[in-house]
Amino acid sequence: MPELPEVETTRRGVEPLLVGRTATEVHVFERRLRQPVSRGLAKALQGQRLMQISRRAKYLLFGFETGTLISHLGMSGTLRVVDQKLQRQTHDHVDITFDDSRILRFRDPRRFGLMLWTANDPYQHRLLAPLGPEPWDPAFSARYLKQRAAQRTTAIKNFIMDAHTVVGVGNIYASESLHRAGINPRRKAGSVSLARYSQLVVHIQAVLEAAIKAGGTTLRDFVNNEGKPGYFRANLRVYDRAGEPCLSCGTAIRSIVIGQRSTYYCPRCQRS
DNA sequence: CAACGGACCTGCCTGC
DNA sequence: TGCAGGCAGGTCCGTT
Repeated sequence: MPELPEVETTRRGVEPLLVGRTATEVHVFERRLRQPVSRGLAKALQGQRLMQISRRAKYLLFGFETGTLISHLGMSGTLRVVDQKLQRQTHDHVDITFDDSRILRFRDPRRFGLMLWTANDPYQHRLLAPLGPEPWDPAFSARYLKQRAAQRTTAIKNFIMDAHTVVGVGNIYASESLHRAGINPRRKAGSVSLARYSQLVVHIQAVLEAAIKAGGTTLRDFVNNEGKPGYFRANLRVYDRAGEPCLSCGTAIRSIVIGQRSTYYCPRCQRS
């Protein structure tokens, strides 16, 4: 489900409801996520005040007094703040109750998500430490991309979806930003010019910003903290639009597979 | 190293 | 109606 805009939408939704509150109870109903939820999670959280909620890549970091809850939504995860009365449903795996009796509820049918506790600097965690820059980090520049792509033969789409290159660009926004930048998704990363990388940087930032403003993209099951979908789907120019006309030139949008993922592009606007 | 395929899971849709 | 097959917004790991 979630790429950066959906994760950021979730962060902005839960933050005002939870920061400053103290966790009173933790219930883990299903430990088998991408990594098993540690048995000590409840004990670690209980009685602790939530200081801040930040985001790094697609991870949400819940900063408590003595450590951090690192969570990831995987492909199908959602986090919602719900009333105690709202009944638990299938695939609701973790409930964290706060001192106003509201509950932060983690739901994830496919269980590719994560809920990890660390008492150390979360940025040093083995899953976060190797990540590339955020899209708005000044370090994420055309020169950086050009240099990093040198000699690389992988498709540009794979290259920008690699979280070691830049974080937050998933399957939807990879296709969308390449279309906006006029780059063919199959082009070898090492053969993209500096000028085109400049365009790509601009468009990755722009499309992610616009998607955050719209509350993310809902294709199937993404819902925000209030259970509502995101509205960016209406602004997608190529993703999931195979056979439909390109909004720039009218040519039929094409669907191909790159790196085992569906990829959408306009054969005319993205010739090179 | 880089590239690639497979693995992890459930649900939903299509077509026979 | 039932069932098989394919597909889904992510990421890690092993092999070449």
